[in-house]
Amino acid sequence: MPAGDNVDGVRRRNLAAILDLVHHGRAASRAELTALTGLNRSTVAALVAELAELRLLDEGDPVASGGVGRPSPGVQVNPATVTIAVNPEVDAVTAAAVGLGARVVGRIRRPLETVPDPTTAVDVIAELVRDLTRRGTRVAAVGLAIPGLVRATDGTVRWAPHLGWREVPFAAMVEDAVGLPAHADNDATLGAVAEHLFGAGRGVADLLYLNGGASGIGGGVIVRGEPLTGRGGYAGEFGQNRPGAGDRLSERGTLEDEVSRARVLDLLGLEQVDEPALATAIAASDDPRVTAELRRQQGILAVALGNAVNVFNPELVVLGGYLATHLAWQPEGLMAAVAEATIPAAMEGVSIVPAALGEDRLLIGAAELAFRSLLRDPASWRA
Amino acid sequence: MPAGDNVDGVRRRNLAAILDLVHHGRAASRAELTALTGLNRSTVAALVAELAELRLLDEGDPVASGGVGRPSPGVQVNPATVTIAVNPEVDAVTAAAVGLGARVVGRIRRPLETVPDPTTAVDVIAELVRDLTRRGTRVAAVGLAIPGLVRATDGTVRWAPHLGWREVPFAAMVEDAVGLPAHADNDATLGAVAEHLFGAGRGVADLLYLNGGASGIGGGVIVRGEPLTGRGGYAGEFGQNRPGAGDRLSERGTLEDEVSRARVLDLLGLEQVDEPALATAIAASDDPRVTAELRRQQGILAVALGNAVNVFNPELVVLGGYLATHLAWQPEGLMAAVAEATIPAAMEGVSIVPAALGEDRLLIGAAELAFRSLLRDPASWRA
DNA sequence: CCAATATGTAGTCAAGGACAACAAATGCCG
DNA sequence: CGGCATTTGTTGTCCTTGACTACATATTGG
Repeated sequence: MPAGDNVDGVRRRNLAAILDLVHHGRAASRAELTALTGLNRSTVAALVAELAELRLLDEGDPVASGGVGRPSPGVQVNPATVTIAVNPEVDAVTAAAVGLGARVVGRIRRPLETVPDPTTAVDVIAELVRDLTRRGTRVAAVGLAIPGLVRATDGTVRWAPHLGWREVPFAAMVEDAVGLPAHADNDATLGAVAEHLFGAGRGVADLLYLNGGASGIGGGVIVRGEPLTGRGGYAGEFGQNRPGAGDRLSERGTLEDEVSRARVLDLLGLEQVDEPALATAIAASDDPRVTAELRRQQGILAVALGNAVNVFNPELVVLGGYLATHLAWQPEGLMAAVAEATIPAAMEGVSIVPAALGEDRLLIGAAELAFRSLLRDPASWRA
Repeated sequence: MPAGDNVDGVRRRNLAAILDLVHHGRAASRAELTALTGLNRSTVAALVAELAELRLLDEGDPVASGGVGRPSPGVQVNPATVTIAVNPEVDAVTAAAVGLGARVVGRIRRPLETVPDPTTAVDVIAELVRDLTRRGTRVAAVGLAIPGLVRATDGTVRWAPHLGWREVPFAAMVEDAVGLPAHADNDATLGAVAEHLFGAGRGVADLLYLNGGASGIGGGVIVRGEPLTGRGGYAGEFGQNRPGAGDRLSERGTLEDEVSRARVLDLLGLEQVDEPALATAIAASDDPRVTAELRRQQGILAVALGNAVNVFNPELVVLGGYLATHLAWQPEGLMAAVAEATIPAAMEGVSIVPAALGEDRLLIGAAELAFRSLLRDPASWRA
């Protein structure tokens, strides 16, 4: 909180910068780190040595750079330090150990008979954390991707409609149960973080991410390379927005009511299919009602995205889940419809792309959340 | 651009932090600076001395703190360093010399016969800059608040509909004409910055600002204490958004088409009145058509604000110009309508308030833009 | 095999803030 | 009114950090 800075801060930031570069796959040798940081060779050597001592990085054999000159030692993340990432849902709890560099090393999906209450979820998570904690690895923290609104300050789940949770101090409960620091955030926000760092949005500082799931539409925004949280951490709730759409609106008129996967499934006579199957079914269908519904949804989605592009002027829009399926149906059509709903300057150079990360997306985002304090101040975590 | 940090950076940031605290009115003595920065007394003394030598701050007589102990010297901004802030409009060019601490010392409004083309505007600005440059003051830069879309990187006016400008390298033109660095940005964005730093949004890190002017509705967003720019600098264009509004929409359906000052003026039989007069006329009117139109507009504005609150989860919404008049008409009514259009968590603790700065708002914002590089690195500007 | 190039390594240096000690100025209280 | 506690300014010293220099080392290319 103090506005002043001191020399210790320089060290902390430089350690963090180097760890970050390796973690995010932007550097793989000391020489690359020297170039990217602008620091002196000798300084980089000392910093990498300190991070190696902290068991966060490993120095390995020289990597072939291709040019002349003495080869530089390779620098990799140390797999011994991990987080446990968890995604509780209505029908299952998924968890994994995730190392630096988004390495998902273990992955367990524990199906549930009934929608879990918070206590049950904590019990399952505690068990999964035990199963995932291997000898020789150090767990930095637990990250929780929650399908609902999460208060940023303390990880309280304010309202998770599909789980039926309200005002649950979930992060604190998990912390007590597993004896590790636990951090929680909204699943779509973490999805945006994951796509930004390791997926379709690598290197993009300003992007929008919208995901269509069974539970409606969630969103996350990256602003200047950081997730947009807002005051309480509830930012990015595009699903509840009401885009203007002429007379095509139903009674409620929110985006997730209108752009609804269930409506398309109904028309196709399907139930419980995954996205690839839905995409195939859409492509195979010649039912004009399906096309009409998709076109109707496209118009509404385009206005919602147009509104968002006008306001954020992002570089990239990433669509996941059902919305990625929608995009795949008519990529140019959606692009054109969004362009029509935006001011031209804000739309310049904007791409709309499907999410690149698959099932691990939320776990990678949750891991990033759990790694956050470590990444910001590697030296603070001497253990 | 390099990710690394060195000891020089510490000095630069500490100088910037101290200048910022005094500039933004958060500290007025060395002792306060010591407390707020967390730096050592001796360090603060040295930093303030350096800023005084750079003619950015002045050390004055001790200010009464009220408590025991040796009094601490007062620290004020040095009025010798100013920027020239300019706001070209369709019917006039307004300019002022603005010192640190948002001190508007001179203010000239030069009325125009016709809408100025870029060259004419530059000539007028060059003349105003000469008139405002007093002996003994140093002009750091020129800041331009433009009613239109401005590219952040180079200050090119991409499209200013009311001025009729398109693709005008305006900042560069002004730079050439006056021989000073010139920076340009969208007027509403700069209004948001001004309200954030010196107006209704002091101390608020996340806020939305929307302004209703003759030229439609402009907006700006502050995220984590910094203006949201997006990729090109075009963020904040709420006026072109299409909020969902049931069957109440006209053909185009953008916010600024629907929430239109002109419609209310028509119904009231007025032309060319300022906001206080309009507010009085609204309060005095008992025409049911006026009330109906205001209510219609309130509904649409509420959905637009609701959409924005869902996405940004701000701490504060600041309304200026015609939108402030609208707010004053029925503050609770608008608040309730917005609350209905948002998810409850995102709306928690959100206030909707009128803008606090008057006619100087854009000049203060433009001055902040012009001061920006100086505030970031005070020592770099040795002249 | 040698030159050119790039990088690692070790030692020295400069800059910046922390800290300690002392001086100075104020309020408080008897 | 005088002494004391409190707060802050001032000065000098110290520690940490990265920069820089010189030299060693490893690779490419002729």
